[in-house]
Amino acid sequence: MARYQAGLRTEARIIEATRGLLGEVGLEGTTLKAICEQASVQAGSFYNIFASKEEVIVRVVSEAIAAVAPEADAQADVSDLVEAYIQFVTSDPTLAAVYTEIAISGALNNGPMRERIARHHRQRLDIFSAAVRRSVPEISPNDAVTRAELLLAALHGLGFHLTLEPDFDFTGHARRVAAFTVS
Amino acid sequence: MARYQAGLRTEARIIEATRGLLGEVGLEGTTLKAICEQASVQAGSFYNIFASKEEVIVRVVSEAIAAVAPEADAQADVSDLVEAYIQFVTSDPTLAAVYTEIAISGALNNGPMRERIARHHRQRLDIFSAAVRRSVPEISPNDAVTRAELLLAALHGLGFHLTLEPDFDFTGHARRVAAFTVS
DNA sequence: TCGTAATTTGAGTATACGCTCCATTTTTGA
DNA sequence: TCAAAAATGGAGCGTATACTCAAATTACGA
Repeated sequence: MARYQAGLRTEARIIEATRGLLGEVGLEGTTLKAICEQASVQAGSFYNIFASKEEVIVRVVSEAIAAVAPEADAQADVSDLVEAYIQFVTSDPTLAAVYTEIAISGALNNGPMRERIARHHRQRLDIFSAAVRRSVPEISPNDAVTRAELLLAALHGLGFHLTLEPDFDFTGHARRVAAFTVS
Repeated sequence: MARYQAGLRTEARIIEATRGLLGEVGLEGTTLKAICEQASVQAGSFYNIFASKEEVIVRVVSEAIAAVAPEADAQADVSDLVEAYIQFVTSDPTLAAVYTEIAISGALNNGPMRERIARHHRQRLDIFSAAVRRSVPEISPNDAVTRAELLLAALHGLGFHLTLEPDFDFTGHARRVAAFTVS
């Protein structure tokens, strides 16, 4: 299955087109036809590379997820994590909304993204509670988890608000929430 | 257009069928065919009463929204509001998830639900910040709004977590968040 | 009881979607 | 240079969807 260069370039074009469409027109507008047109590719070529439309969407969303909380920085504090989240949400709000949309519809339909997103959520919870313990050393482990859960949930909810009202000051609220959490 | 009783009963059956389906199989599974089968009605009858499938869904979701925060109790405190929210989410988690799903996809597509949900969100924010002021009298109005925003966002995010993991202790976390908010 | 208007029926339409098939062309390495 | 492998084009398939329409039926007031 040694891939040719042409195929790899086509694959990259398709992924890029999909990412652009998800951020531009959301999940509903990201049809196979749109992807193929944007990538200047015919349906046959698409299915020579990907097994389904869902596969490329999962790829794109998974990459976006992975970019939120790089696992590397084991000594990040709460503010670092919140700033990374702010960066993720404000740099491409629609993609962030699509992430939630896929999570919910996937959860309702037991789609393949469900476990993936749930696992990612648990990982982030661990990272956040570790950061809370680092930022508030006197806190008990249990309370740290609770506060991390609150912080993560609030960030999600604020992102939801941003989706509803594009003018919403997500960054400001996220920072205030972070400050309140470690107070 | 004086309605007959038969038509009114059919309308009620359709609404009930739609509500049941939204709570059972989510937005995606709530097709026109499914609604009509569940309501024992043919497509023609449906369109004699509703202009579109979207119309009945908006009706159902709007009613569900309205039930969350009854506008009547002007002296509810934070705990009352949170308990009402808990009641809403735990009594029909799928419908609560569908609410978010519709809000997001509607927001992305500028659907008719967008402004409705955004307005509802602002109203709840007012109610919550008033309750915060009542529960924490010494707080400044600005801080009350911030804390209300945090609380609402956190409740939303916790609901999202519940969607991902059905075993998640939503009630417990919601109460802890409420307590922390008014601390 | 009767006529009209509301309601119901259910086959049928239009359309959009994801996806397949396979002949043709291009790439690659020996 | 050549043959195998990979990639491409693009017509077209099957299906599911929301929705329509004209004819038949039913409800209800006069």
